[in-house]
Amino acid sequence: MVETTSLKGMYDRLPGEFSAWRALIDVVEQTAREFGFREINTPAVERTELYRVKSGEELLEQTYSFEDRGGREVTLTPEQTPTRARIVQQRKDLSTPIKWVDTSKRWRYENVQKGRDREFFQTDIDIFGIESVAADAEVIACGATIYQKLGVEDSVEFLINDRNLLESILQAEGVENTQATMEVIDDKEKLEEAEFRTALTESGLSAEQAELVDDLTDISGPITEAIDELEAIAPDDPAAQTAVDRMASLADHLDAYDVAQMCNLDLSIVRGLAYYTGLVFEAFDTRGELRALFGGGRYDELVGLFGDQDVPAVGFAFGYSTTRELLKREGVWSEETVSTDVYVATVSESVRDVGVELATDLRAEGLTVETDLADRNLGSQFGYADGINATYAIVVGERDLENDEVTLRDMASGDEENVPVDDLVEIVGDRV
RNA sequence: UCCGGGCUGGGGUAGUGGUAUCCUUUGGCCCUGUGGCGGCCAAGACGUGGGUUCAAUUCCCGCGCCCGGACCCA
Repeated sequence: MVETTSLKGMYDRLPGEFSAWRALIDVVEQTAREFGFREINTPAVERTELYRVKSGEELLEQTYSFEDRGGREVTLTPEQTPTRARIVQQRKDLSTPIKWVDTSKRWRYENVQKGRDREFFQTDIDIFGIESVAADAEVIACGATIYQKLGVEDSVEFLINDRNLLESILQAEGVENTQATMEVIDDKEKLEEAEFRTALTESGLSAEQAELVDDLTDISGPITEAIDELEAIAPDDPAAQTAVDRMASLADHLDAYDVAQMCNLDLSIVRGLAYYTGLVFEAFDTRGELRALFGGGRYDELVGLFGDQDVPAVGFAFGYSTTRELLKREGVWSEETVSTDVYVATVSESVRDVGVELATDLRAEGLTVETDLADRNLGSQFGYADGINATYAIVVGERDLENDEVTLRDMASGDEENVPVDDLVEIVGDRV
């Protein structure tokens, strides 16, 4: 006997379950397409060095890395950003903005936990080559629109920050080791206020500076309103004002996209990733029960790590795990069932060809149609039709065919009617 | 890497130091022109290795896997 279970953290998704996944992925991808993000497709395996550049050895230990038969060090893609950076660096001919979307598998060799599998789907949505606030806004708007389309926008909020805001304010206040302070801010939600203040002073801030940081990072609320609060507190410093102005502009843009109501300013959002250079954002469930839905931001220096061309970028990676939990909680995770438009039942072997021909005609209309493949009796065929949730069944038998008719049965009501064979496609097509 | 809980047919369960109950599922038949109901038949399980024992699915240990968490999270 061979071991028939799948590997740890990797899952078989059968038709019922995957139909619900497909529906969600379709919404995400369709939204991106409507914003003009173009679908790409890239290798599942890359040279290991691609990840060494950005992530270092420590994260490489959490990848599926191995030597291929040619002696090359290769890695199953744990994320797509390095791949995209490589392509953008290599292809100097691409016109900007470069707007890409892709949904594919990622692999990470790490401990399995709720929401953390070893193989998972991720949709990457990025804009390369544009450093404008308009691009920042478009990426956030695309993410927010996904939740609008899913019908759960009231359950989702985006927390938005700009690293340059904090950075410039800290510098204006004379803080030297801003990096250490940012790390403390990143941990703010895990700490009590006193602990937070203490940690800030340990990172090199004075008590007054720590208080300012505490006040700044306490600012939260609808982005269009929080801007006023921010402007009132922010120091009179050119760099800080520039950052504040950019955030105000972002708020205006988000309002134009009609997603500002889903967006809150929160200066405590730092995101651990070292490569973010400006905008950072995370999407959360408003009830605060779930982990972050996804996060993203601006990373203007990453592409430059892969060559001599500097290309600004902004985007996010959409993981499905938390969003799936949210949709289940909100009762909008699509039914985990397969659906079928028409099942063509054949009474006997002699009319099977007629059934297949009718099925072929119906499929030409784009309908999902099945026929009997097992030579089952009619009763069993109806049982099967029921099992695949057929909307209609068509009974093909000699008795009706003598009148050039077939029986059209509504599977839900059981109502039946005879329809001319020649009119079947039109009649069914109109109803489905 | 660490901490806690758990593993009995595909799914859900009962139970026991002498190999297992029921429900569901799946296939067949009752029923070669009508499904969801019903009846009959069949298929299918003690995660794995070792230890204790006359005998282990049951007790003990390791491992694996599952669930949750810490760390980490590109």
